[in-house]
Amino acid sequence: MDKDALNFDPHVSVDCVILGFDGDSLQVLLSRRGNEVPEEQYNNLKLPGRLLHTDEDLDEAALDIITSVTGKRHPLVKQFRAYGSPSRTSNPKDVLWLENAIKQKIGRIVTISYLSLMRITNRTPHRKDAETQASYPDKAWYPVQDLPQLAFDHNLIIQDTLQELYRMAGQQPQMLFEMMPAKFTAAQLRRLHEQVSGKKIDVRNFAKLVMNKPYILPLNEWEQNVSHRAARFYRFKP
Amino acid sequence: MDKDALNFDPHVSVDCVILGFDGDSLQVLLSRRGNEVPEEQYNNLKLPGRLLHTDEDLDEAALDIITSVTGKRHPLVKQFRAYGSPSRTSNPKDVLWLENAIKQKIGRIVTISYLSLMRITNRTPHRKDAETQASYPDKAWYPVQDLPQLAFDHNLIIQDTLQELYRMAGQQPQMLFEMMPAKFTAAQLRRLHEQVSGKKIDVRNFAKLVMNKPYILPLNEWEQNVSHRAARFYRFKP
DNA sequence: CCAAAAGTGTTAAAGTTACACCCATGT
DNA sequence: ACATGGGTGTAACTTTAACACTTTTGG
Repeated sequence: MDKDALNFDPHVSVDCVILGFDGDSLQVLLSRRGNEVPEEQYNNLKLPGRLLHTDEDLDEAALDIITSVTGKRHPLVKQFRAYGSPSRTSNPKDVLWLENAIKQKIGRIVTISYLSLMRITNRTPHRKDAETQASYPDKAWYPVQDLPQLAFDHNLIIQDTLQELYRMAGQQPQMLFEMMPAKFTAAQLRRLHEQVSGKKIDVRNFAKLVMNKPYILPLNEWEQNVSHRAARFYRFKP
Repeated sequence: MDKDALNFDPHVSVDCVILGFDGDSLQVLLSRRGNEVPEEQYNNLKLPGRLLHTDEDLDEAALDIITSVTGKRHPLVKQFRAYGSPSRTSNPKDVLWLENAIKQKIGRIVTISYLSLMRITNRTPHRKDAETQASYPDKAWYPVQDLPQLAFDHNLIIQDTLQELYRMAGQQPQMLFEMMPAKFTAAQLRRLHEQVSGKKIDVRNFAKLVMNKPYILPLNEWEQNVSHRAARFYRFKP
């Protein structure tokens, strides 16, 4: 990293809001920076991202960040917006970390944020697991409804990005399948729609209007060991 | 400008796509750079914009640019997207102009583009007037459907921004009033809706669904000297 | 048998689209 | 008188929203 440091543009960074859905609630992928001690963890969490290379396009950087943190090759990714408040890099803790990380004095950094939707796999731990492990993992999924304080203005970026997700999903609900597990129940998909639209959705209307679209295939598989009627699984056919 | 040059961040710029409607077609406000001779004008036109100051927020810069070029104090303005292709500042003509303008070597510049909607006033000339005047004005309205080649990737930025306008206007058609003259006819407003939606709009449906909204007030004024039935004027009440 | 979530149709209301003729004005 | 664009209502269709009971399973 030190060797590449000369190729970084210390004025522009790319941060990625990677969202997933665990069948119950929306999650965002956060990474842990530096080697700080646990007591100070409150703002050692941040969005995955880095400074732009001098010869790199913005989309290229976003794809690289997302692939390197999730392993996914061709993620859905969309540039969302730029943040450039002069005070966004003024928290002393953030400044210290930055100057350590990039080995040079920095001023204001403009960041371009990207939205990416992703299926949650068990390669990356969840928050609960992250907290109970002796050695903190470098990344984990956190529920968007209950986030700790993050580095820089990353809490703000996530809130804005969620609004954008809500807006986009209103237009093209099919994009939500990017976040669904390979097999899912009608209730899981409905909970996702509810969280994204911010409204309760009528069960029967949902079955009629969404679940029998041609691109949703019912499988001959049902939930196991549930103390109520077992739900059918479905999968998405693009 | 030389005195301020030290305060510019030579890595990030802000460019503004200022759109207006002359009652007939969509227009974009372009500025002319430098003092080049007319023969070379083909890419001396550009979007109004400049480098970001080191202590300036992005929105602040956009407002300043728009106010200084149009005189309008509180314009509607929305950040649209960032452009960072390493080749976007590679045209030799663009490089030459940039290095003359900012008196230093520059590499790739990331630009943040803004969309602004504006009423066309007669303070700023139209393209036709611009071309017939002996001394070229430093800015003019150009029809978006027939643009010359512009500096950098500004043609691309305008195309992308128009798509964004079309999308946003589908959601909130009221924003289009920002572009309308203070008094307008039903046909003018309909032509704007048609250009923005890309479809022919039925005259009767338009009268029913749009023209009798509570925020559109019919005036007791009619067109003068037209060789057909005179159209009524309306105004918008926020 | 009880609790808990799954699954399944119909009807009313609202919104959207299609469509044709007469009116006012200048030349 | 004629050419040009302005102004007006109704009916079919599509989309959306409201609403309740029976089924399956584990405890």
